[in-house]
Amino acid sequence: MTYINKLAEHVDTTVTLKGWVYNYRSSGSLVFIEMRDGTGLTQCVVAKDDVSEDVWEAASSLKQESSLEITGLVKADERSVGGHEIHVSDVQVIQITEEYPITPKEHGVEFLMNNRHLWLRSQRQWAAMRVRNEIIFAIHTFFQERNFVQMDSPIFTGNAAEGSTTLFETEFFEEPAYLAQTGQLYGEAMAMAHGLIYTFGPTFRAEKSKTRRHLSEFWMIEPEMAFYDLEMNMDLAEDMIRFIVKTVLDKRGAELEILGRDISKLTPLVEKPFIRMTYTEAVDILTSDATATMLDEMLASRKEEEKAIKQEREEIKKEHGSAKKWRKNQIDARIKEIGSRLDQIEEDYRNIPQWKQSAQNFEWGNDFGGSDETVLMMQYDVPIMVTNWPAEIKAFYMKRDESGKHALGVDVLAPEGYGEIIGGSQREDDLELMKERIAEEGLDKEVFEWYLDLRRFGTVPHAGFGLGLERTVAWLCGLQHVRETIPFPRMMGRLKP
RNA sequence: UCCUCGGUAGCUCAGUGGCAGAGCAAUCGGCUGUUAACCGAUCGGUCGUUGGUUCAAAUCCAACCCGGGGAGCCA
Repeated sequence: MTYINKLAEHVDTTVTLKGWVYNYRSSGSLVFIEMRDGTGLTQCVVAKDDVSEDVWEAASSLKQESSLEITGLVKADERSVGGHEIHVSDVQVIQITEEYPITPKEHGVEFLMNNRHLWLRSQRQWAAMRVRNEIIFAIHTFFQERNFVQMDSPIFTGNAAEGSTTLFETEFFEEPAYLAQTGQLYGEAMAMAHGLIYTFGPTFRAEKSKTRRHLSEFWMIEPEMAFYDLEMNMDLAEDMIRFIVKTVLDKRGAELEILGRDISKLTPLVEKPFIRMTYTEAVDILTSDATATMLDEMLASRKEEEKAIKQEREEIKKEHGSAKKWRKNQIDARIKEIGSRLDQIEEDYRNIPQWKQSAQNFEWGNDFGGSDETVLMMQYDVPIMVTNWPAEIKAFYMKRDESGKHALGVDVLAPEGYGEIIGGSQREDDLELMKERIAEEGLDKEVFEWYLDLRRFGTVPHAGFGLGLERTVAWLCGLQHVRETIPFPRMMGRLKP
């Protein structure tokens, strides 16, 4: 048995492949089987004259996603997907499928999500999962090579650390329990035992968010480092992202191509340093005239684009009546494309003025909204790291600077509008300040006694951050929505399959 | 919770007050180089649900249900 991704090693020899029919075309006495085996796609050609009657019968009976074994001669062939073609001598059918719901044509989001268990077989989904796997492996490699110890934080937690509205409540032997939305506090305890640690696990948030950036269940990587300050924390985060991007570019070029990812958007990250700015500097940029001008220009260019594609649509509609079938298909596809782009432009018309208003009127001390982040990000081609946030809007565990006004936190925003992929900070390491902070926030002191012990017994400066895996995958793959970055997404209104 | 768009054949959609439509899928037939193959035929409907307006409702009105996108919140 041979795998499709190893065909190059078997040119001009006979191999047996096991897999599924991805697509199927036939003409009189030729059958073309596009076959997938999990490692890739290849085209198998069955010629009526070259095979027995039984084999021809079997080949003719195939349908999309039928499972089979194929034996044939491997030939290099430009015409075939993947560059190799199998000249078939034998076909063993394992199962002829019933009507497969996902056709090679277009489908809607709801239908595809209802069939997620099958959708995973499709090319783009396959490619995205391969990239996800590469990113996971790269993250482990990055930390393991730096002597970090991977440790696991609990998923059941007994207390609501960051406000219970975003927690899923469950039952733990007749006691209320919550699904963890972060492992950070436990990470700090583990870092005091091992120095450098990272967690890699699922987290749960009950936020009623229905956006392209949110999942109810997502995977987070949370390194925590003893004797690290904010600066070292940022250096580590930057090195890690660069390592991930470089690894994906090196090893998953083929998958990025299937996904239609514009690689030129990723290559700058390998060389260029990330942008670092304080919150105050970010606010200055948001409220600047340059930002206002940029948004005005953006609006103007949308208007021009709208005019141009509307005109194109009129022209090809006229052509439609007299066009040949293949051209009609092409025109229909283009009209659909234009339609959805026009919807997007329509949305931009509503959004851009709001973005401008939000940016121009931004007041120091507020947290950035989604649009403010977008406006900030669109000005750079590398991630930006925003530090020194107003203490009031950041979590109680973050250390403050000498003035006491700023929290030593950092948010890393990915380019191209992919948003916050990392949130991190230097942690408060002083027992008394931490007690004050807990009291200020009105948190239950009892619950945090063990956490305060970390400050009682050998406290040291330390820092860490959390990376959202799915947002990172979405960004590197250029996907519109995080639901395509995890095999079985869990989100509001989606618990099946 | 709020704003916004949508729900018509298995799928993607057109139809906006007067006989329920197309492409794909499925079924049958044709074709020796197909690439979302192509050509011919057949099959396929509780127009999201309930109520209202009307001679007549997929189409207009109301409420509800479900989904997409966004706000808030966040990774």
